Amino acid sequence: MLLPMENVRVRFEPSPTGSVHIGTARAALFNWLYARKTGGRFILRIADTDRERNTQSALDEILRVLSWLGLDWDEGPEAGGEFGPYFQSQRGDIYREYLQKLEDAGRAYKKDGAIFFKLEGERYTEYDEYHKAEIEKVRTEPVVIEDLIRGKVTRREERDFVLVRSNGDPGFHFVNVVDDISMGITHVLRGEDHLSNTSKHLELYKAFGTPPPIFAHMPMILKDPKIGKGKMSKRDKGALIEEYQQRHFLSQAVVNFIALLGWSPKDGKEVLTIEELLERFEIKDIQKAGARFDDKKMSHLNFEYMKVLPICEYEKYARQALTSSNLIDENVDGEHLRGVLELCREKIDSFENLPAFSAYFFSEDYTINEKAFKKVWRREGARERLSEITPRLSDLDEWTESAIEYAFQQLANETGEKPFAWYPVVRFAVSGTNSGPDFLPMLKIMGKELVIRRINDRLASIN
RNA sequence: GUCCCGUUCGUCUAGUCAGGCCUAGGACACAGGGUUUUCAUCCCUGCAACAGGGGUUCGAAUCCCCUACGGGACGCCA
Repeated sequence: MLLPMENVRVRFEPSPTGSVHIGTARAALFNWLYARKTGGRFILRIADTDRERNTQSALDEILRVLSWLGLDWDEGPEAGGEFGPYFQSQRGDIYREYLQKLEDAGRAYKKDGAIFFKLEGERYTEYDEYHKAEIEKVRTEPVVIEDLIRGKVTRREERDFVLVRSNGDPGFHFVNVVDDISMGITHVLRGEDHLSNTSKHLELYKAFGTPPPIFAHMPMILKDPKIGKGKMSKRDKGALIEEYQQRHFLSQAVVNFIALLGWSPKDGKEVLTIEELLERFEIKDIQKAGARFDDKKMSHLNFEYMKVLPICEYEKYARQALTSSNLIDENVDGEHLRGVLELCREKIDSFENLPAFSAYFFSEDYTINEKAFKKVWRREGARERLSEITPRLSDLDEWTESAIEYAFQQLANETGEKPFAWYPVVRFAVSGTNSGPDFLPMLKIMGKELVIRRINDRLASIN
């Protein structure tokens, strides 16, 4: 446990310019975990200084995603707080005040209509291979970043950078530092892509004469090697949090999954509720190397949570998934639905594939599996086997598992075979596939009428 | 191109800070077997890694150096 007197204040600073990325969500989660763990404050600050690109829907999404993940904030939009406003677009007065300090100290100057920060050191010009131009540089003293994850990182900033853009809007580095100072931020936990920005930020802290917060730079989330190289981008499958909602993933599973991207608990436990994450989370245990995204791991974790989901919750998610695939509507027979779910439960690792797995229970519009067609139906004697069993099923007075089983058993006894010999062909006839839930319970749930009808249809088809 | 960060099974990682307990542990994936007389569950088994090279040391995955490779930054985006 950490010392309470530390008075931790951490912030999450998303910009409302697009969908919430998995890396963004992880930054939110790790900051939240650290705040909750230390009894500190978790602050939500909206980085909306780029007027051109901000959208209301992006802001709405950020708030929606945070609540979906269960990350509540102590200060910020909707929550308020004494360090507001929490929208950078509304903090103009504060930025002006801080800019004045830099101007007074002779550390700001105008150029091309923008205001630049002036580094200290000898100036010279040099041809820059990257910019393909002569560029003014400054021989500055190196700064040392004390990073909780990486140790000391030494870097030198060698070019003046923009404080205020020519359109009058303050720039990222400036507002970032000013806000962290004025909001009393103690720890900055962010992505490694900011590591090279940190030297700019440290120069600013020096210029303001304010001690910097403690930094910790998390590793990047990289693409699955099968998809490509480099860091995960919005376009990659699995990169957007909203996508998981749409695919009916459980939020606890998503939280668990992103927590394991670049971090792991000392005890090796992998399936962790948010409370268990809280008990174990330590910034020091965050990995240095980039973490590769693995869709399979995501599904596996989702499955773990599906297994322990209370049945009524399970039904809720299942209804959503099945409704959005137009397989059921609110008039569905609840008992039938629950019967089907009981069969599918513990068979599928995501509600996303529940519709495909169970379509034939609800609709005539289900796919015939090609492989099963060839393997089961095209096999010698398949049609005969189906014909043999059909009258025996039709004749059943009771449609129970044991009655159905008995029908198969009797036929098997007469021919000296196992009932197993008829299962696949019947399964194929009623479901169009050779895999699925437990066979007997499945027939029972489908009901005699449907089973017989599908079998007859199959028999009647010329294929 | 310059600067910064990194490198343990296919993937996530434990172990690295305090060198011997590591013939390198777990999980996902994959493969094989078993159970459930189907099956995408479940159980068992297997496969599989310290990037390479130099040092230091009685001893190195662990410390140092070099090389290679990967990642990031270099915006009047954040």
